[in-house]
Amino acid sequence: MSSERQAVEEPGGPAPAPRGAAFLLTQLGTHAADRFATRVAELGLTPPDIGLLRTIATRPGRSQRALAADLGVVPSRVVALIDRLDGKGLVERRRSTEDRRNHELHLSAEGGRVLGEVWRIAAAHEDDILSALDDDQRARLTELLGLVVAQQGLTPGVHPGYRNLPGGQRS
Amino acid sequence: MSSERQAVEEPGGPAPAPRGAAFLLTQLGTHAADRFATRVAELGLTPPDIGLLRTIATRPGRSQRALAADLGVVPSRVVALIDRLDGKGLVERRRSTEDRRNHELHLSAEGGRVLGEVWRIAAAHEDDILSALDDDQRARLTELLGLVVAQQGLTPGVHPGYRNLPGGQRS
DNA sequence: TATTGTTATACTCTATAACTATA
DNA sequence: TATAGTTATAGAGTATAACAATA
Repeated sequence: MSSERQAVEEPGGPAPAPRGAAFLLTQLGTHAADRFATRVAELGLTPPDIGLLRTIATRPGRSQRALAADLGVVPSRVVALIDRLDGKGLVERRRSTEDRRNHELHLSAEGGRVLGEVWRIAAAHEDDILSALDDDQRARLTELLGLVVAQQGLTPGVHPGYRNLPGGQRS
Repeated sequence: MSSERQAVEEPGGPAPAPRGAAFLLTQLGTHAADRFATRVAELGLTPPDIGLLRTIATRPGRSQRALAADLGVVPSRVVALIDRLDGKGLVERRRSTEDRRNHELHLSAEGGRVLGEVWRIAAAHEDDILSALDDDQRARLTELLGLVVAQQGLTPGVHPGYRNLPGGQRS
């Protein structure tokens, strides 16, 4: 806030680092998301896919509209996402007998198996990202992040990757 | 890692939260990035704009190629970014007299003023994101994040928003 | 008439490849 | 021939609007 510029006149390399925790959070969060995306790509899945699989596994039988509402996403997007997962044989659309407009969403057996793989990958990912910290430090970090998450009013388990901005703009 | 499914059969709301620090980092990092983007949007700027302004301010007179290399971005993208900032009168392209192929990039006076605004906004942003924590907690969080950033080999001051993935895919 | 899922369309961000001017 | 900047083009992701089937 005080010293302006700090003009580091070195020939190479990028600008001097902002040292605030907010910037570190952005930098690290993006990095962690990228690493996770790379890992699940080995399963042929994207991070949005994971969110869908996880949500469907938790409460099977819900409609696409309900799913869209949960994730804060437009229904037409759920169509495309489910199309992919359906094509891969991971989820099933079952026409509701009560209200034939609805599709009840379920994980297939293969979908359940793949989701198990995802959990394994997530654990390895966690260990990779936090490998600089010992157990005590990890616990403290988790606690501090939990406080921030709660105060910022973020929905537990749904990260803001599902938002309603056009063009997929991210920072 | 151990308990599968955990089937919480509640009628509403999204899936149960993964509680790992890596997920919290992703969730929080995305959130922080979004908030920051919203704030700088009031200046008519995007987060990539900020990175460019910051880098140019730090080492004025460099070429677009050098800037692209610093940010890990393709040169054609720098063209579009600079076009916008040039059109707003925030940066200037000056044909180099030594090698007339080069454009030396400089901040205009207005650009410097706007960058000052950005710093003010960044400070407010920092305070907003961390408002759940007292000074001691903030210091500890910053320290822990710094350890993780260093171990993960991230370039200080350049967040991975500048990468080389097609389609702008993010998690 | 209202709602579910769907299709058609458009827009943003970003990369790759081809091109121009300069060296 | 090689390099700096540029333009043209393409693709992914996502939203909005129009539409068909069902209620």
